[in-house]
Formats: sequence, C-alpha cells, structure tokens
Amino acid sequence: MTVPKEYDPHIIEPKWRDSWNMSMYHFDWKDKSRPQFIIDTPPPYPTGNFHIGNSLNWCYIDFVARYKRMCGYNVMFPQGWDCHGLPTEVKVEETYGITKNEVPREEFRRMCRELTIGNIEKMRSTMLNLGFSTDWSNEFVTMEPEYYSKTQRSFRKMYDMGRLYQSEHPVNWCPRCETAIAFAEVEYDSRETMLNYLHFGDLEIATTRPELLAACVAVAINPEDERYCAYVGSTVKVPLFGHEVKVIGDMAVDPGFGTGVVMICTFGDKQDVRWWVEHGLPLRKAIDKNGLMTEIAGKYAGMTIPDCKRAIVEDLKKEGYLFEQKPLDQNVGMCWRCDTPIEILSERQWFIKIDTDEVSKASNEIKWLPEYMKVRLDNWTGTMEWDWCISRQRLFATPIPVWYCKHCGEVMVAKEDWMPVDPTQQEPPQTCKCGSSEFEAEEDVLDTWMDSSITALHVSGWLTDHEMRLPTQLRPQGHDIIRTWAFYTILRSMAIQGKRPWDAILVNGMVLGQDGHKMSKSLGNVISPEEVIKDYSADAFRQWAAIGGSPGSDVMFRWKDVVSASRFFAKMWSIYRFSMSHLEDYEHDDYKHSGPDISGLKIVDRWLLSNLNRLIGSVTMSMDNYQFDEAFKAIRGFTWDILADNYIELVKSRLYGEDEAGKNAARYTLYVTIDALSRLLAPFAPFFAEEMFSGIGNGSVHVQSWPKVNGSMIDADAEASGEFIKDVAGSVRRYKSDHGMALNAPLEKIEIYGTLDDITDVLGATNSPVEIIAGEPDFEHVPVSVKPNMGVIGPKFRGQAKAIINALAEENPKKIADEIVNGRITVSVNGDMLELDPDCVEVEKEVVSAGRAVDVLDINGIPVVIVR
RNA sequence: GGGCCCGUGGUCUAGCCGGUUAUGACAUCGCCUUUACACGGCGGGGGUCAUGAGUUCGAAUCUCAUCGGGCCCA
Repeated sequence: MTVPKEYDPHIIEPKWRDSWNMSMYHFDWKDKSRPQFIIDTPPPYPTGNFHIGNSLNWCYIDFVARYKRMCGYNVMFPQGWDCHGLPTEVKVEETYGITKNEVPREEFRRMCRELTIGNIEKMRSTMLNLGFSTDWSNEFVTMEPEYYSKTQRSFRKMYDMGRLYQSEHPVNWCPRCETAIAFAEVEYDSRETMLNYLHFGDLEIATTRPELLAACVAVAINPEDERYCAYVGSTVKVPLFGHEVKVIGDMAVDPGFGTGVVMICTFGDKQDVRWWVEHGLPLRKAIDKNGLMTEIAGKYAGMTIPDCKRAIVEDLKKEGYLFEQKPLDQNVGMCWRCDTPIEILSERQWFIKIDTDEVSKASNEIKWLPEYMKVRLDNWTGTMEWDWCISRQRLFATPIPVWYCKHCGEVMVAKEDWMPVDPTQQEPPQTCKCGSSEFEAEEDVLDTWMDSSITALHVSGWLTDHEMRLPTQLRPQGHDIIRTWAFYTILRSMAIQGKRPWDAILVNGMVLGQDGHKMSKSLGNVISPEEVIKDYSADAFRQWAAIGGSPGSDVMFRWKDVVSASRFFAKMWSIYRFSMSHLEDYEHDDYKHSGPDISGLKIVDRWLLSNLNRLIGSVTMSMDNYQFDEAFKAIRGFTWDILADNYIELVKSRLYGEDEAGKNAARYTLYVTIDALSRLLAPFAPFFAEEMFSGIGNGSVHVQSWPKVNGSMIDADAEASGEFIKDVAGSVRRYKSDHGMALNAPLEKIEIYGTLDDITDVLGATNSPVEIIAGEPDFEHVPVSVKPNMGVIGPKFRGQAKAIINALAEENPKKIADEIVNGRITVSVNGDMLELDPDCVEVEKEVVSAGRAVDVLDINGIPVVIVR
C-alpha cells in the first residue's frame, strides 16, 4: 500500500463524507441488549448559519456520541430545529417588504415556513461538513404538524392537570414586537435617565417615569420615616391629572432614595406590581399594546412613550411642579430580541404554574457538568415571583388550541385527538356545553419555549408507538440558556412525566473571538466554521474544539490552534506512512489468532505497549468525565513524544535490519499502536481516523469497539528499562549534537555500568558498540549534597520536619551516603539522635573521572561512559 | 446590591480534596537536512503562580481581605 506523502484533508474529508452510510449512526428502538444513550440535542434556531458557537457545542456532542457508540451503547444523537419565533417573522417582513398584518395569516405563516426550510438546508450542510454523526432518522422540526401537535397535546395535558390557567395579570410587554414576553426574555442594560423631583400635593416625590403620572394609583412612604409617617392614610392630588390617590406605608420604600416618597403606577416596574398586589390598588392603564398613551392620559393620549415624557416634563415645569432633575444610572429591562425597553402591561394571558420545588428536586438528581453551573439554575428558581407567561401575540408559532364560546364565554380547549389544530382555521368538532356552535378562535400563539421544552420527551419516544425512554442520558447546552431551556425542560418533564429529563447536563461555554471578546458582527471578529474547513480541515476545527478549553469554560477561537492541529495531523500522517511502509506484507492475523508472543517483544516494544495501555486507560477516564481536552492532549503527547520522537527512532535499526524476530516484534507493536490510535482518534477526527483505519482494518472505524486496557501489558519494569534506553539514546544523541558530530556517526564504544538484558535498540539507536559492565566504573561518585525528600519527611515528622531539614543540611553528604548503604541514617536534631529511613533523602553525586580519555554521561544515576 | 467563575513566563493554558525541579502549546533564540515528517528534530532563555495577611513543618493549591477581569441576576 502506498501512502501519499502529504495528508490532504480537502480530498479525504469529502471522500468519506460522501461515502459514509449514515445509517450506522441510527438509534435502534427495538434493541434492549445494549444500554441506551440518548442525547437531548439542542434544536438550533434555523437562521441559515450554523455558527461557531453551535459548532463547539456540537463537537462536544459528537465526541460523546461517537465514544459511547464505540463503547457499546445504543446511541441516539438526534437533530431538531426550533423553527418558530420572531426573528423569522422579522426576516420575512424584511425580505418581502411587508408587515405581518398586510397579508393573510396563513400566507404569512407559509412564507416563514419556506424561509425556514431553506435555512435548515444550509445548516445541515455545514453539519455534514463538520463530520457529525447525527442520527438523521431522529430529526425533528418544531414547525411540522408531527411535532407541534405534541406541543399542543402537552398544553392539553397540563391544562387537565390544572397547571395551566388564563388570567389578566401584569406581563412584560415589548411594544415593538407587540407581544408579551417571559422574564427569561428580558435583558437588562444600564442607561442614564433623569430622576424628576415633583411637588405632589403636600409631598415631594422623585420619579424616573413622569409619563406614568396618569397611571399613578398611590403614593408610598416608609412607615418608619418620621418625615412622612403622619401622611399615611391621607390622600394627595396627582399633578396635571388631578385624581386623588392614597398615601400608603410600606417597608420596601427606601427613605434614602430620592425624596423618600415614591409614586406607584400600574405599572412602572416589577416593584409596582408587588405593591399593587399587596395593597389591593386599582388598575389604571396608561400605555396600550402598541406603546402609545391611552385615553386616561388625557391630552397626551396617542403619544409615544418618549414623546409623552417630553411633553409632561415640559408641562410640569410650566406649572411649577417640577423643581429638580438629577441624572441617574438605571438598569432598564429590554426585549432580548430587539432591545426595546419593555413595559409592564396588564393583559389577559395564558400562564403555566411554576413549581420551583419540583424543579429543584429534579435538578438535584441531575449530574451537572461542570458542577458549579447548577448554582445558576438554583439562583434562578430561588428568585421566581411570577408564573410563566406562555401566550404570545405573534403568528409564526404553535397555535394555542383554544376557542371561546360566543354565547356563554366558556373556554373550549381542543382534545388531544383533534390535534394538530389551528383554531383560527378550524372549528371545534363539537358544540359548547351551552349548545352553541359559534366560537371565537384564540388568536394568540405559544411561546417557542413551549415547543423546545418538550425535546427530551420527544426524543424519548413520547406519544409514539415506541417504548418511553425517559430519562435521556445527556443534555448538552450553553450556559446562556440555563434559566430558559434547561429550566423549562425540567419543569415540563416533571409535570408531564414525573421524571427528570436527563441523567446529566453538560454545559458548554461561549466562543470568543481572537481578541477575547464575544464574537459579534459589529466587532468584526466573527469566524465561520466553513472558513476553517476551507482553509484547514474539519478535523482541525474539531481538534480546536477538543483542546481549546475544558467544557464549561469560554473558549477563544485562535487560528494558531487550528494550525497546530493541522500540524498534528501532518505528524500523525507521517507516522502512519512510515508504519505502513513496514507493514506491507505483515500478517497481523497471526497475532490476532494466537495473541502476541510477549517473549518475542523487545524491551522497547514492551515499553511502548505499556505506555499505550496507560494512554488507553487515561483517555477512557477523561472521556467518561467529558474532559475532551485532557483526552486529546494525552493522545497528542503519546503520539508525538513517545511514539514519534522516541519509539520510532529506537526501532528503525530493527525495522531496516535483517533479524526477522526483532523486525516482527517492532511491526507487531506498530500495528497494534496504529490500530489503537485510529480508534482513540475516531471520536475527535472522524475523517482522519477513518482514513488511517482503512489501511489496516476492515469496515469503518466508527463501528469498531473502543480499545480496552490490556492490564497484562502494563509493566513497570519494562517501562523503567525502556525509559532508560530512551534516555541513553537521547543523551548520546545530545552528546553527538553538542560535539558537532553527525547523529549517525559511530562512537568507538559505549559502556553502561548497570543491568540491561537487551541492548539491541541501544546499538541501533547509537550506531555504536555497547558494552554492559557489571560493577563500578574506575571513577568515583562523590556525594556533593543531600536533598531532603519532603514528601516523606513532612507527613512522618510533622512539626519536626523543619529541624530535620536543617540538620540534614549540616551533615556531611559523604557520611549520609555511607549510612544509606547500611540502611539507616542518623542525624542529630536539637541534640537528639534521630534515625531516618533512606527514602527520606536523595543524595546528589558528582562523577569524578579517573584519568581516562572519556566522557561520562549520568543517566538517572547510572554512569554511561563514552569512548571516542 | 447579591450570586457564580477566573487572575500561572510575551500570549493562551494544565496543575488547584497541600508534599520532587510548576505542565503544555504558540512565540522567541541557538544548533542539525538523520533512509516517516523542516508542517521536522535536539537544545536554550524566559514565571516573586494578581496583591496582602492567615492556617501549616510545608501553599499555585486551603481561609480571609484587597485589586482586576468575565458572566448571571436584582
């Protein structure tokens, strides 16, 4: 087999991508013999761009999926698409130059669908290029009836459980998107606003929202504030509007803020809502759904909020109410989609009751990776005040399956067997209790988190003929959506099935640009995975993902990491090419059937195989702990430092030599190592590993088993001897280098004063005669210093340790060295004689040559004499 | 204001339930074309492990404080 000199990923990667039979990654619903490993893959929003952040997360998922499959699990790595939502609506409006109200509802939804289908296609292509082992037989698309009927059925089920209700309640409202949004969708940003001081009846208040004067329903003071406590119970007149409001006392009022008097409006902020509820205040709606002032704002009616604010401030000044203005830094809640400041409006909405105890209980059963991410969920659940508002006033989303009877107003929630259903297009198939068959459709739609919070249920086979497989094994996701997707999924899984959705959650970090900042178009630091594939390779990108940082931490994208990844593949390829040139006519089946003849292996072979088995052990452990960076670094270290830089150099003479037994031992070792490495690399570099494995094995590497540690090959003696040979070869190489000699130049003789059974590879590697000599050489080792071994002395002598160290420093090294030979060291500590074990110290010796024309190398205390 | 994470050579990073000379990558400098690889090999320089205090025989590692950075929330 001829292996090309250079590895060209632009040929190899498309070759495998196009020839792989993806059915090898399918989950087997019927198989009960293998343990299941179901991944609750995040369904990305189909923007048409599978970006680098997605890619990092998917690399992690793919590492796990491929690893678990090789370990014998029945793995499901499904792929979903979370289609519904505002961005698509906005994009459609932009693309066609329309607004959603200008075309029929169904037409608008069709446009959204089409855009989404095209976007999914683009993202799928990137995913295939990145080599993900997606199970496409378990793909789901939330806008398809098959999926959203499940969303609707979940609505019905939770309605029947009494966990869903409709109510007029204050909600966060985005005036631009004209929809209610959940708290999870509110982002905060600090902005400078003006704090306005107003004469307010006999009182003085400070407010940042003078435009809400029309909505003022009370004035509050702290009852312990002596300046104002007498006013509690009285009424004051609202400036400009003239209506009378009560003065109430509430401990939540901060006497130190502003004047210590605050006006309560319906609603300026969340605190207003709390007061409104606690004190049973009336409701005055001054802002409508479009963000315009209502009738109660009198002459300001119809104005936008900022216009109204300006006009009212102007009038307050004119009328002499406003006596001071101070700038104030304030955190403003904004819509996460469009950054418009949100308002709190009271509207009739659908809500899901939140049971935080239930969520906490499930969260405690789930293994969080990294563990500290759990705190984020706990903090969120601990501060929830309102239920989850699930209705939205948009179009492209799952319809709320509800009608209202026109006669008696009764709510008719669709039955499960009517679903999927769009109440705006269909009439209920039965009449109302009151006998009427005239209904009004619910036009609101569901929050998209209602779709995506049942992914775990969906992939587990919920509402199908398959056996239910909940809990799934792994939820991989970003830390930015812990309070949304993770929270809602747990809530829904517990409510509907009474089970935790997953055994473990693996939280990935965000990808930062080369400059250390979050990737964003405005900073111009965005890199697409397709770019990386084009310039380097998918495997190199995947290696960056593996090695760039431990899961959970934010990872910087750096081109040089991709470059060094490509270099590793170049190196590995070169090793592979070298190995294959020696394995051409090699019949590895002999070894396969009868097992390796260990006795035929040389020390260096056993040293390598011992290290290989240790590698397998450590990589397996890292993979089990989702420590991909550790795993890959270990593979890289073994390959480069042990296999390439040392083993191959040491066995070259055997491989090119005449001794068949020695040659075969090296070939066997190379074969086993290449085989194991291709399997270890398979989860990380599926293309490269496949190419490698195709040269030595049958079938795809991705259906092979994960290598197992062969304990009998782990041999500390072989490791020590092998290490020694490696060190001798290395030292001699360095010696030649230092003395300006060619590295293959022969030396007259090398004398090793120690024990070594097999000198074959030392001979080969040094290209010089080697003699093993028992006993001491004709030069002296002079002990020059004694180094205390703190790891032994510390725990043993505790408080005395320091005194012993000092005492040892005083002693004559020669005396200590002599005592070590006798097995007991005595040392005088503060006048007392103490006995120490020899392992308490290390004696450093200096070699003094006895007049021969030689150079002496000291290798781990063993003298090696070089005769030139 | 509260919570979480982090601060290690020029840059990024490992180590962090205390114990040899603090890991590796990139960068840098010197030497080397040796029959897998110059996208390579060998070697060198470069760190008060943010600062200060404490616990301890011993601290990058544990505790507290300070400073700085990031994230989540109010």
